[in-house]
Amino acid sequence: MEEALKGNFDKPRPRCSVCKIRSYSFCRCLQEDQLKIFAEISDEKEFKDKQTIFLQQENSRNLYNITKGNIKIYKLLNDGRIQIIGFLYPGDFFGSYKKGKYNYSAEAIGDVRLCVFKQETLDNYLEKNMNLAKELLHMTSHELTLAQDRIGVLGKMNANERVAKFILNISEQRARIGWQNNPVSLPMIRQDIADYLGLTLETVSREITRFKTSNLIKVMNSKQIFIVDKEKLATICQ
Amino acid sequence: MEEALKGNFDKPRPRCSVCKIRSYSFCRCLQEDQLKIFAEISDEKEFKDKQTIFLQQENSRNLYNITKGNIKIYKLLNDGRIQIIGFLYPGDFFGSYKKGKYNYSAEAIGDVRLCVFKQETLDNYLEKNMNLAKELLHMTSHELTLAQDRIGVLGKMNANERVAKFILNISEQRARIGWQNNPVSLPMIRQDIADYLGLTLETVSREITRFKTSNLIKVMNSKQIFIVDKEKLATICQ
DNA sequence: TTGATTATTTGATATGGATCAATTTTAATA
DNA sequence: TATTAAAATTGATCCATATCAAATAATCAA
Repeated sequence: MEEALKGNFDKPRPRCSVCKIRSYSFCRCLQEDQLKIFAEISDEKEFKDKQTIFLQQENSRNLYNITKGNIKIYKLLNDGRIQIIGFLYPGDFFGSYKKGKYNYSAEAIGDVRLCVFKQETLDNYLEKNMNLAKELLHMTSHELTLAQDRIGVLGKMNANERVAKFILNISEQRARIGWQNNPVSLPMIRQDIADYLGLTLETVSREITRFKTSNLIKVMNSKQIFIVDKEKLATICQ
Repeated sequence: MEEALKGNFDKPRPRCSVCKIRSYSFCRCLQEDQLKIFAEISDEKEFKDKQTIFLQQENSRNLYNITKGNIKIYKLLNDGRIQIIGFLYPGDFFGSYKKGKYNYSAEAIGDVRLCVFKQETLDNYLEKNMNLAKELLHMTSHELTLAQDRIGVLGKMNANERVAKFILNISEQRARIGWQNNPVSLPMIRQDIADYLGLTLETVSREITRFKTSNLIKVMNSKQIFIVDKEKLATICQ
């Protein structure tokens, strides 16, 4: 209705045309005239804090693109141990573009808005648009390098280095999408950070305290970290 | 020359047409007539045990496809710590299809034969062949799920589980490409297994001994493991 | 074949981070 | 605003795996 008030009576712009995060997303390669179609082959859906988007054992049907908020993707071992594979932010995509089972579960952290693509629909569109196929390939490849970086962190780094790396990474991510990156806001709780870094929440808390007492960071509140000495933090984790 | 003896005087079949591992590789989607071109846009290259294929800090120019032997890709921290990201086998590809730096170093384990693709050449060919682009996308996506599985292993599993998982994984991989998978041959040394699993070589050795004494495996020799009780081994790692 | 090098196993000890437990802080709800 | 629940911090202790060290086994080169 705001659109109408601005005078756009006859032609409301398609959702994708007014999307704020498109330039960070795989759909950034689309031309203005393609956006209309793209808006039609996808649905927008909202989720609330802690709501499950899908579970690992479900048949994979959709690919999702985050337009607002944060989500976590995680794996559960059968004895209840949890490993958070990644925290995802606006512009990131997740789910699967091939039939089968999802490789992880996905859950909202805070309020979230997602674009939902049905696999077949997206696949058909991909067939007609090499640019989009390539963009997806490049972004998937980028995801792979991030996952490989995480293998390095989990395989060889100690608690101190892991937490330092985490704080820097999340700050970098914020900068990349043009958000305030210092102080950096941590949308997730300590337990989630621990499950992400392969540590316990106690260890994460202790390491943050260590950084605080050695004046590398300031803890404004538990979810708001001000980076005082980025250089030193960076040398800790190489 | 064997070709000639068989009577193919005028038309030696292109390298790709006689490739033994094509059905496990991303080029499996190519038609017979496309293989000739594909053989022309790639080079075959050989490497010897412990030879470096490329280093992490180098400018990335090539994508590689393994046609024979094993390679390891690894990351080095600046204090000399090493993390092996993956062991790759015939049919696997590695390197990069975009300009920048490689994300890891790559080294031959034993004698290796590789197909080398220059980025621009492959990219140009991709442009004309949607099938290949999609196949690359799907295989990259598969690599990503494997990397995410490894994040789960390194983040949450103990030494016992990691080694069990390793033995099973390598056995599965052998089965997939139609090789003998029991006893399974381990081309890499204990130190490499340790650097792959985020453990020390002593711990790896001890866990293998534990599996041996509890009759889950038989160690024919240090590089040849016979799996006695696959079921039990599987229950250990979930 | 033999000595030298490299890889593997096994043992003894140390330690980083887990676990268990209590307290404090923050957020949610009546 | 008070009450309860959830999250985070801090402390004490324990244990799985690292580290250090030595012995054995396998591989390589002369």
